[in-house]
Amino acid sequence: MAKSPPRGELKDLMIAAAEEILAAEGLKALQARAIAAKVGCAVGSLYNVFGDIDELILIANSRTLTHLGKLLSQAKERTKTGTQEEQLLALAYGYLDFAARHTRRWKAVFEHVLAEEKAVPAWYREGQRPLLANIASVLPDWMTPDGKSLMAQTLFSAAHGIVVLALDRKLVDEFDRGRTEKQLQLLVEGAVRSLRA
Amino acid sequence: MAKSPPRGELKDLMIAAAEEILAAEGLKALQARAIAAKVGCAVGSLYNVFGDIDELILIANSRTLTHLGKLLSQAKERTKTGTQEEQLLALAYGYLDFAARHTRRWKAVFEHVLAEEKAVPAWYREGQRPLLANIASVLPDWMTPDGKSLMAQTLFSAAHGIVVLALDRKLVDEFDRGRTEKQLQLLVEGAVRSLRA
DNA sequence: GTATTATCTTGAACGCTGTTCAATTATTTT
DNA sequence: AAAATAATTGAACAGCGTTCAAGATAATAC
Repeated sequence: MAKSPPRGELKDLMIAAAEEILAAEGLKALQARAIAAKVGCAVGSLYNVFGDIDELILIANSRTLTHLGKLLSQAKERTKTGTQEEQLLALAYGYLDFAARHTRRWKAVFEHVLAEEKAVPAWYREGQRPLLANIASVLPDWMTPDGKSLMAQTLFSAAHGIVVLALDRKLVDEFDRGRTEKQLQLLVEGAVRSLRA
Repeated sequence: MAKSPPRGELKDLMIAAAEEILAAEGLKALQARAIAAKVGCAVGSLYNVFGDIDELILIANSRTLTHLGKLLSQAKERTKTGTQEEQLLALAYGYLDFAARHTRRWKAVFEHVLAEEKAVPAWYREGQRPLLANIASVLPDWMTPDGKSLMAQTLFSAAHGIVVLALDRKLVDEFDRGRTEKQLQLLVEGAVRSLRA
């Protein structure tokens, strides 16, 4: 085992190691001993820093969502002058692109399930508010805040479902990006038509 | 431990035990020793019947999907004389209803992830074809088979995403059925408008 | 009815997991 | 330099899926 890492930065090192493992091998490989081996410390040290493995996973997943949020924000910025449909489509494609590029990290966010009795921490849910805000900010001004919120959640959820089932290959034989893009187009098309009415 | 079960029916007993455990305690509780205890046999017997635990889980999940398919089929039948929007909405509500009623069994279907190298068996994917067929059969006749297929997959995926994220409470504080129904309504509304154009 | 063969069943044991905690080492304070 | 505090360690524990030699049971042969 390598030399001890500099003091006080164990937490950051562990989070970085967790992200590397997630990206390279997926959620199942994100194990206590794997983290310890990667940062060069004892397994027990993990529990001096985090309450349990779930806490570390939640932090890593939260970072993934933050990363995704930034990319979506950029996609929105890039289409600032476009039509509403173009903006919504850019967000949807951005989501698909992220999921396809960082599949393992992105899957980990939804694969990880807390025990039923454990509640999702508030700070975690808070972290994904920007995702919905991105969508809501594209919706027309005549809508009420509640209406925007409902619509944003609907669009996000629907797009997520399309991307999830496409990448999981449970419904289809293999992931077909072009086909998935068509599906997102269908979704956005319908939404825009509804908004105009 | 109780007396040995009648011979030759071990497989069925184990599947039944698996479904009971899924319904009562969720996927995480579906463990080799739990099954053995419930049917009153040794742990090893499980591996005389199934190759591994994944196989049993896939079978149990497949049954859940079959059950869901039947309910959706009934929902479609019940609205046979209604408008297209009514039919699609009945299917969507039926899906939500099933997920809300049989949450743990339904969640197990999507929580369970095979190791990356393991392929989803063909018979498993085959089992969910009826789900999509239900939707496709409601779509207008002027659409091509490919168009129907794409649209059906899109609607199913989108509705699934809406239901999943609502019941997982990752996006929102608590599950609000009325709100979720409104979201499904928005989705179907948009789809129908697109179909008319 | 007995001997032989084939099949099914068993549960201890293996390697893996997350987690704990007394003992050790390192750091800070006096 | 000594005492007090804090951080780190890794063997040990219970639980997981899985294996497999041994034993129990059923089927077949004579």
